[in-house]
Amino acid sequence: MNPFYHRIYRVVRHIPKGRVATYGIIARLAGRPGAARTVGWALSALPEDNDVPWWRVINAAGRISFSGSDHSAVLQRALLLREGVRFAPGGAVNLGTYGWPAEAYDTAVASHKRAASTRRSRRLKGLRT
DNA sequence: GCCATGACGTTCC
DNA sequence: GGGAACGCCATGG
Repeated sequence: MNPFYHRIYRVVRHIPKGRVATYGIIARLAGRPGAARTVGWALSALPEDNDVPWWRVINAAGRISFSGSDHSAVLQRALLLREGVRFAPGGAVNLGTYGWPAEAYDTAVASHKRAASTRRSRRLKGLRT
């Protein structure tokens, strides 16, 4: 397995219980700023018997990106709720409160960033349709 | 080796 | 606040 993946997993393991981190932050801490997509790849490649708290990794909008109807997304929400992470009415996590490391997040820009992920979902939706 | 794709992000309009 | 374009890195065809 590539060392990048190992670094990513190592960083994810450092996320404390009850906290969440974004793909971008993970990529940055793993030494590859901008490689947020690769983080998603690494997590999707996780074996079943892993000790990586993948559910603590979410996107910059504070939401669970992949297929909201997918069972994995439901599981993720359940695991986070079990750890005390609350979801806002819109279904997003307040990164200013639960983000890790906390100083890396700015609630002001978070609301602006959430719009970014809408394009991909729309594009994917269009291609798959 | 080029092209398309994806659990994403930042910037510009 | 919402939408579109571009960038990023690794993988699979």
